[in-house]
Amino acid sequence: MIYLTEKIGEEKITNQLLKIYSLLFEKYKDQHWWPADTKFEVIVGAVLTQFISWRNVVKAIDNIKERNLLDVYKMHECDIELIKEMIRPAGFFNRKSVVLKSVIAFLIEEYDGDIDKMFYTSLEVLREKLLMVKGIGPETADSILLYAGSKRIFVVDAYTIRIFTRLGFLKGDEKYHQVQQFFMNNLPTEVDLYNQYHALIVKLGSECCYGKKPKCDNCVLKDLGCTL
DNA sequence: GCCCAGGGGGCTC
DNA sequence: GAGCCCCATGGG
Repeated sequence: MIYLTEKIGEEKITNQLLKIYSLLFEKYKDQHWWPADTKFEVIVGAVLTQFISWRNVVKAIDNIKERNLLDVYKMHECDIELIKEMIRPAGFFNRKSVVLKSVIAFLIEEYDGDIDKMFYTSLEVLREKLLMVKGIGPETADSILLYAGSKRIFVVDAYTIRIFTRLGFLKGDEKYHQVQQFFMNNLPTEVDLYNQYHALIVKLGSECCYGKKPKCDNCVLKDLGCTL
């Protein structure tokens, strides 16, 4: 499952990935992810950002903060209709309100609402548990694990696949897990690197490789021969 | 109006 | 297991 890109040359995949990382970091700098004040906020944001621009998520989270409800137990007690109202800007509010309630119930039932306690659980076990919550898929689970729990897991999203397919590393039809393994097998196992790399990919994706028709006139990856 | 956004689940065949 | 469809708001 190695697709050595001809565009970059014959360097080892690891070096290629690190080179891309360097170019991205050089241009976009530290992204300071996840943009949140607390681990609970990371979890809420990870659910709300599903298939929605972060801009909309900020509005939803601000609504929750304004009412001083961004707290495990307060949200647990909160009427679901109020939750729907607050998260409305983030779209799919009927579903996401249920997902939030489910995650919070999971937190309380399994870990007494203590998020730090949750992260004492091993990565593999906790990942499986999170995936059992309806509405939590691989990307959401991994975002929570990496960005709230500082677990060593690489987050894959649509931009990751789109960009690295266009760069020639992927065919584009790989499963989430395969893409994740590609990065984890070829990158140093470092939480900070995983954190920053995904954030930079999202930055590049939302700024440059936007949509099906890329607009990459000033794309940093052109230095690599990328013809996105 | 159109396309797209830091996905996920359920259904069909 | 690969296709579809649905979810729903907001910015460009």
